[in-house]
Amino acid sequence: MTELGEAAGVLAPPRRRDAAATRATILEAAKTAFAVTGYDRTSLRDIAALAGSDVALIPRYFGGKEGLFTEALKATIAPDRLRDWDRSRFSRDVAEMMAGAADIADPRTRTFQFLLQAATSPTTAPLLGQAVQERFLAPIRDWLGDEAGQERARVLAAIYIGFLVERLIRGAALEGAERTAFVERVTAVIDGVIGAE
Amino acid sequence: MTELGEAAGVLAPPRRRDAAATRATILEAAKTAFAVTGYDRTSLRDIAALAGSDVALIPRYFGGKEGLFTEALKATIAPDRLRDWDRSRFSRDVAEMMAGAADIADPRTRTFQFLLQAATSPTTAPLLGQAVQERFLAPIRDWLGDEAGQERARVLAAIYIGFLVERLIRGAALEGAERTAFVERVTAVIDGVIGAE
DNA sequence: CGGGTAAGTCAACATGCATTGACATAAGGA
DNA sequence: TCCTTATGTCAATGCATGTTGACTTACCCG
Repeated sequence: MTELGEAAGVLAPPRRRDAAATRATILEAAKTAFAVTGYDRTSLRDIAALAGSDVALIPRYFGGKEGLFTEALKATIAPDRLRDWDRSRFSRDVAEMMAGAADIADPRTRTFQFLLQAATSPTTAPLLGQAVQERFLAPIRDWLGDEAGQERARVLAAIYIGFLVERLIRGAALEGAERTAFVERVTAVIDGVIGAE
Repeated sequence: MTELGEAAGVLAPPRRRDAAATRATILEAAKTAFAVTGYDRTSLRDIAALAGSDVALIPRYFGGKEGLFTEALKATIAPDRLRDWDRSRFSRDVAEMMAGAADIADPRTRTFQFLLQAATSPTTAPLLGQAVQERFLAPIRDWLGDEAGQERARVLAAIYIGFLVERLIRGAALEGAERTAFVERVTAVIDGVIGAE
């Protein structure tokens, strides 16, 4: 795997012979590798090299490649809390972000790619759906306010995802007049959903 | 591969020893298989079995697995013309569809899964982006009218994609009050973009 | 009708993969 | 310090895959 670079053991903490630490290191490496290369194109050897560990530890600690993947998926889905977004700025911030280019170095981009990969697999899609419900839709609904229905969070999430995908396949950032028009329209669409004025 | 069933040679036409026909059959099988299982999880033996052909023909006819994939991708992207959608009904039709369940038997669902798979791969994403521009954004822009900017088509496409993904990870159809509210809101959002009243 | 060529079949190969088990070694308490 | 156990290392195995080449056979033109 050239896409992850050849750096090995970057994530490894100084302590040696610590099972919990190496486990965590491997899991972190797996999250990155799976996000960039996807499940099948990522070999356990790649992950082990990135983590600076040995391949044989992975089947032992995670029960196999699939176990590692599902655990990485769960760990990825659980965010470090939704940011306290300013409601009046939220839509414009999102619109500006979507008008830019997808940065593969941004861990959020990798996370999203990871989740999108999971969405396309029939086996992981249900797991993802349940997790999205718990960790994503519920917080958004709370953020939107008690009067908001489940459907409102759903619509917002869908639109958000759609723009992320569009940015992904677009590749480059928007420029000039198209950018300003795009930002305006995206802002309007999101405001229409979250009910800001 | 169990997911595609064990039926072999279903797509095969009666004529034998016809290179063009077998090539087309293999390509059709590849489009299906790639959409359902993704690039890596689909083996050439699976495709050959589905097409009722021999594995060795694929490297010979398509130059390898990658060649087959890109050709299947191009063939998938090119639709048999956009339908002449009724502008006044478009948003509601889409909303109703999105509220339903994703049907894997529907070839459009498979096509979308295929494209989504392609979007997550760094190698195929640019190819997909260019194709989406030509075959998708341009027609939508024409449909929206000359006064509409490129960004309007882009936003519509993004929202459309987002709802498709949401439906995919949701799995089941929406029911009851949430469904009606969802349909209403989706209709409003789309109308806001396409400018219908 | 017969031969030449295209089309299909089959077996084999090289490769990369996940996984397993045996072995070495560091860590920490008695 | 020594012994036990957890932890890391290494080599080997079995399997599935893409690809190649040699072989067989159907088709078609003369």
